Amino acid sequence: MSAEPASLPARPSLSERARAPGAAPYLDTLNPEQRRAVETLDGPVLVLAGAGVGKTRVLTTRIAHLLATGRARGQEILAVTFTNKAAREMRERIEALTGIPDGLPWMGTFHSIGAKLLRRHAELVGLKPNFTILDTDDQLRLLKQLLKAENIDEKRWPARALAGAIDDWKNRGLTPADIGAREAAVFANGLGAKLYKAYQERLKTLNAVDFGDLLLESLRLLREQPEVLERYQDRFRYILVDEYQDTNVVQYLWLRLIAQKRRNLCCVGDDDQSIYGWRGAEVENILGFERDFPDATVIRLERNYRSTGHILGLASGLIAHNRKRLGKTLFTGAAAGDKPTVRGVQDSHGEAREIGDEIEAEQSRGTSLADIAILVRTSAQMRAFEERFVEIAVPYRIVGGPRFYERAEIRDALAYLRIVAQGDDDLAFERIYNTPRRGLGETTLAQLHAAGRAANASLTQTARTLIETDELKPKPRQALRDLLADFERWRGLPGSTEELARVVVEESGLVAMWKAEKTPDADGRLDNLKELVRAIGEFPTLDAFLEHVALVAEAQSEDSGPRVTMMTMHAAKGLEFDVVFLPGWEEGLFPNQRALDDNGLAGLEEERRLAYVGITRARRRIAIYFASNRQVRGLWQSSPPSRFIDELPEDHVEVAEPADPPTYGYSSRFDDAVFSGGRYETPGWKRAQAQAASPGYRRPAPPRVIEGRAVALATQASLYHLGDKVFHQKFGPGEVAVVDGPKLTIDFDKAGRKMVLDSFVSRA
DNA sequence: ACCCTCGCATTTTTT
DNA sequence: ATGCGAGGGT
Repeated sequence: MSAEPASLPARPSLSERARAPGAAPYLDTLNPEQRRAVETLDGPVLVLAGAGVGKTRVLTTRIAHLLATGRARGQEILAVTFTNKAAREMRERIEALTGIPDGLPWMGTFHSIGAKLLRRHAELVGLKPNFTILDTDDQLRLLKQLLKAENIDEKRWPARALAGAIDDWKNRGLTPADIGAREAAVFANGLGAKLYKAYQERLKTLNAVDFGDLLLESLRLLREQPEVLERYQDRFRYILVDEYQDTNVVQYLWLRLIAQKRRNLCCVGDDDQSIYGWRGAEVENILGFERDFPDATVIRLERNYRSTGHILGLASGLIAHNRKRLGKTLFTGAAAGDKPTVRGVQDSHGEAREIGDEIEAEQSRGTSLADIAILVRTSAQMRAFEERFVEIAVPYRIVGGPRFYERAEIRDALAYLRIVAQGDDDLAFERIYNTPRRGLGETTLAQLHAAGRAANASLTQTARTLIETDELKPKPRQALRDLLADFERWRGLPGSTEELARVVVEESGLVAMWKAEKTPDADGRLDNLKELVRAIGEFPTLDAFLEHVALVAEAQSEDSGPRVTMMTMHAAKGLEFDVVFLPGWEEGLFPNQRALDDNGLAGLEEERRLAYVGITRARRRIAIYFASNRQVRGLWQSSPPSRFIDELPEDHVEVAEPADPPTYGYSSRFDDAVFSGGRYETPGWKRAQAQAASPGYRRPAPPRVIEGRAVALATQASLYHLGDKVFHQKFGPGEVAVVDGPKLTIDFDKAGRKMVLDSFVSRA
């Protein structure tokens, strides 16, 4: 989702203006293609929207137009996105356009709309309306139980693999009955189908669904209940789909079914940005749109408003190497700008040093850190940058790490809340019945399971009965009794959701547990619990909050000054930055060897699209790096530059002066495999050699004064003094040894002497 | 029941 | 390098 300004007048309201003959001023600011995409309302429409062409603007204006012209009311429009972020952004922009809050009840992610359908018609698919939505963790725990029950060696057939297979089947619209012998064979010598079936049955008894079910079960609902299907076919006069290239088979079938009757389906997407094939997305859906809808209107948006000419040229030249594409050529009226650079470096540390220096240079030129991003292929690459940035005190943030609601401490607290909301949530019970430690172990749980199965009752129900008997030893019996009493008490608690959450995290012992913990991250975890309590206060009921958590799972965003953004290229889709650094362009890493091994040419093309996504994130500057040596899994590896570097169009790149010249020839397991494979002759290789041979570099003068800000900070009295005891998230406790404005040199108890920025530490 | 040590795998990730 | 899970010892 790009961030073109929504330059739209606030009043009079849209509908008022539309009522005046010929008045639709919101159309005037669109270019001709955008306008066509907005105004072609009837029948199937495919909008091929390249990077930075104003896609979100087209979608939101189209919806506003539908409303303004009276073609549809808000509740008659179905608008689906992939991420909550995209849905939120669209909702906000439409509200700004129309002035109507909450006007689009059916705008949301595929999953949230699936959940809404299922809750409405739960009984028709064998669920109760208050079903639980399981996350990956619960799912794995459940599968492990099933594997154990079948006596399957979890070493050989890990639960993760089964989860993957089931997810894959669900993405492809296959129910257990659809799994033939060949498919079933992918797991545990053909037991796959049987396990899938058992899993689905378990889910039903738990009154639970997983993410895949939100789609697959709602598809089943529509298929098996003609009246329900017809109702929604009639209701949704207009359907819009964002990121169509990312749809999988179920989503495709689901859309086709709902859209079949009125046929007013508008899909927006970009085949060149399809980077989620590995999780079930079918580029075929977008490639075959015209085959599926022969009367479709296809509109190409190719005018780019984001990047300079050279950046677009670079991206276009690279993506042209893909064979399977619909074909689109982005152009811009903007200046050519600076040529993107390619630079070879010695290793990942050199790379981090270079980029760190470049960031400081950008900063001294007035670029805000918030406008700078480092986009990597794999998360592991981020570590080197983190270390360097901590050293040189460049503030950074990592997008997409472990998400807030997936952190262990949060999931524990949530499990308690889930049991309060729904006493029969066995998976939640299993998670926390001995967290914090209360002397309940495997033995007790096994007893509960056995008795529960016999009585066909949930674990808490069973526990309630069992503590009245003498089956259990006195200690676990009392522990269990106390736990159940807690559940009861919390359930009866008057007051706000926030108050409830506060009591639960306190009385469950979770807070005490982390307070007692001595690890450096314990403090952060306590903060997270506080944040959870705060977050829950924004919801009227516990149920509403839990639904939000299951479906939205968004991280908290607290702003604390501009920071460099670090993330994977996958996570960067839809974002834009002035300056983008693209490190790690080496064979094996990018294109990733695994993608190549698993998916051959298709895998290579997807990697190339990923490169395209990475490049097109930049507004004015791109810098690509490749390192000749990199530590991969504890081992040093030497790889040649990425083939993508050789594919870059010469006119739009500049080979940067070697700062930390790459040297090859490290012995590595790739020596024979790759280096004798003929790649010595490629231009990229020669480039690398040329750099290696060129005279040593002058290190860019260390960027000193950072325009006013650093000066101001430096003269300001520091928050810390010599000898202060401080605490750092990463390094733990330490003592201040040198104070230099905001930069502190600290002797850490564990990590030794490091220079860090004062905003990264707190008083110990 | 809890703690410790050894072995093994390790792309990308949303919902 | 690193972290998670299984298995053995206390």
